[in-house]
Amino acid sequence: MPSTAKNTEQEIATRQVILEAAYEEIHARGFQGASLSKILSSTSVTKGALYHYFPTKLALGYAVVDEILAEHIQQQWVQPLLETDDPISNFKNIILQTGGEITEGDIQCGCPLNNLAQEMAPIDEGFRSRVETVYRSWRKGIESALLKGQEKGFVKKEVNVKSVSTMVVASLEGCMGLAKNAQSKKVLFQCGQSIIDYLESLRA
Amino acid sequence: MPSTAKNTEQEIATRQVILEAAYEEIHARGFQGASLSKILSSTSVTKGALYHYFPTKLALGYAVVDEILAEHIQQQWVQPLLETDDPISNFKNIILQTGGEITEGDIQCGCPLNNLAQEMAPIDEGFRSRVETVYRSWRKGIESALLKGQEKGFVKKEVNVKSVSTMVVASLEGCMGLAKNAQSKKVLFQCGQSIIDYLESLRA
DNA sequence: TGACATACATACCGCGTGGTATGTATAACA
DNA sequence: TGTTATACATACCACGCGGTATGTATGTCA
Repeated sequence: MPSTAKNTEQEIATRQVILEAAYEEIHARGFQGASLSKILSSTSVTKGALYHYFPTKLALGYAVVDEILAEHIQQQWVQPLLETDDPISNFKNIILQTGGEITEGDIQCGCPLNNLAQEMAPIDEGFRSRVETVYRSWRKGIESALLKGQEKGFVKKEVNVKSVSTMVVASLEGCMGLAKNAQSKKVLFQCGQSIIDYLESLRA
Repeated sequence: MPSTAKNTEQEIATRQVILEAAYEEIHARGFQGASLSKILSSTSVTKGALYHYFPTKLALGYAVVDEILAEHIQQQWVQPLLETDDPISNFKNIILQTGGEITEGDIQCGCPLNNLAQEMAPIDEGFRSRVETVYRSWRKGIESALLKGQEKGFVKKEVNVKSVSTMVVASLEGCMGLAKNAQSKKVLFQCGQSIIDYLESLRA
């Protein structure tokens, strides 16, 4: 990671090209299965450039988590939640919209965060802790939205917001995982509807 | 897979030793990350024996799914469910008992079925379809237990048993997955309790 | 204008991998 | 008792991998 005072746009762009290509290979093949040569041949970047920006394959993988996945979860699942006072309707909309935009390819590859968690958590502590940071912020986001919902009278007071936020993330990842193996949008929607029903049961 | 009329106990045992060692390596490292040499060096079996019973690494992986994982899910999660007419109490007991017996090591490695699903489903159709068979029988088992529960008056009539059984499996896998990355029994129990609460809400 | 650091590009290397070729001990059967 | 198939054991191989050493073009600054 070289960082002079002046990073030109070109340099930043090159780094970003590598990062995104790496993200896609890792998403499709897993981190261990991802090949640096394939990442490079999917772009016009050479090995010299890659190792100029990232000292090892592991560092590249870490950067994918820190810079791409964290951002993705934040934009897709956390920020929209904070926009209104009714988290349940809000969450329902996010689920339905995400489900509407999803492609067969997305389903086949599954949630990139969950993929890395399942593959790397037992093997590499660096991955595990980084993924954990993302998960924690995701759960925290849901938790504070639910809390605000309670204060504003949209969510039952007796709901344990911490347990529920953990359960919601778990269910979402579980649904994606099942649908991925079934290669079935139907399973995904069926499962997503159950999550929505569960959330509705928490409404005040 | 040689199969003469008379398979001696020794031969079956050798095959089983290989299978179980492979199961553990795959459980810890994933299929792609699993090394045949490491599998062998964890036993007293040689490469000749391995390739005598399994033509390729892939065939060995398939056998792990077909013979070990399928059996494991069936014994741990399906058979106990059919023993009484009250599936909700039953399921609660299974979750609590499984949670009680689980070790830190188990949590770190996660659910072997989910691991293989997430890693291999997009890459290899043979794995995907075999894992899918196991998942289907798991869901079917829960589904028929819930159905019986409805007939005997233990479960609300309006419950969609198909959706619920899918949701339950998804939640279980999701919980295990979160707890695995958090390396936390607490997360597992907290999440398991939420599943129990959800199931209790379906009681007639 | 020269010196130097940066940003790549190319060629190469050692290693572990899945897989194979070949050898051998043993048990069954003619 | 000789033959043959089975059940391993050992030695080896080609390949793709992550990583490195070296070369070069370019922009910056004294």
